[in-house]
Amino acid sequence: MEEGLPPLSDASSSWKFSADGASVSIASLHDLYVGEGLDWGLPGGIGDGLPPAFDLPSWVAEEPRSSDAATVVAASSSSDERPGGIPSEKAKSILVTRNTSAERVVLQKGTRQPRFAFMTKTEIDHLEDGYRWRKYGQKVVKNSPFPRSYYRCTHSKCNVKKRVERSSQDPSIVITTYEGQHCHHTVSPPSQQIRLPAMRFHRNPPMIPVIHPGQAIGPRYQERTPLPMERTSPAPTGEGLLDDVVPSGMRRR
DNA sequence: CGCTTTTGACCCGCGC
DNA sequence: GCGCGGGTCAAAAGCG
Repeated sequence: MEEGLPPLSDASSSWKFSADGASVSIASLHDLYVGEGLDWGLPGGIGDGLPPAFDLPSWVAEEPRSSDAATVVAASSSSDERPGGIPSEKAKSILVTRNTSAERVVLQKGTRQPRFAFMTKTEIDHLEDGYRWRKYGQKVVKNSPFPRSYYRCTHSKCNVKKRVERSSQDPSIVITTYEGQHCHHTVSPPSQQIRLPAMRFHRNPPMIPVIHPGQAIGPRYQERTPLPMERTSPAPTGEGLLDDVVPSGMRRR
């Protein structure tokens, strides 16, 4: 952990770093994936498997893993200041969330399904991700003017849940949290899906994030220069969920 | 008609 | 024990 990083015992619920106001970043409460447009994956350790053009910013650090709750944090002396050394061309937007103390406790107790959260800069509250969801609740949460919506996967044998809420700090950002793992495939035809690049699941692949054209991530994601590893229509090779998201050359295990 | 959304009620864990 | 807050339930309404 780098110098100046607030201690984890700090109960603040999230950190936010944004360079150039770009589109998407993700963080996990179990494993972490972070980067603009879901470009980066850090499950196996910092920089593990990252494409050469996306070296991990120096201000991102990983905490020592506890038994079941790995947390990646950003090294900064202030949650509101852009840390020095951000390679802005590479890291157009980084937001790193940290799980709250309460969530950490739950994770350490091992009573929760793996959870996976990401932030999306979009005006659409409920992002299309290729699965069908049924809303089963909505709740006004403390310290936020925006309600939190609760969804369950409609598949009969799938108990994956999803929470969607807008960031109180930046209403343009939607925070989506998945809990559990799908036991089935997406319902959307592959031809209608944009596959998110370099998303590596080394363990407990949480879901297949799927962005449909004109939806979800927003114009910045669609307008930016595609990365070399990005593919919009790879033919599935029958290796399960990973194949829908990660080019085989990006994987190590 | 079947499925989804809405929304108030209820439950439960936690802190005081 | 009590209040608070988050999460879930379930009946009613809406929609295609």
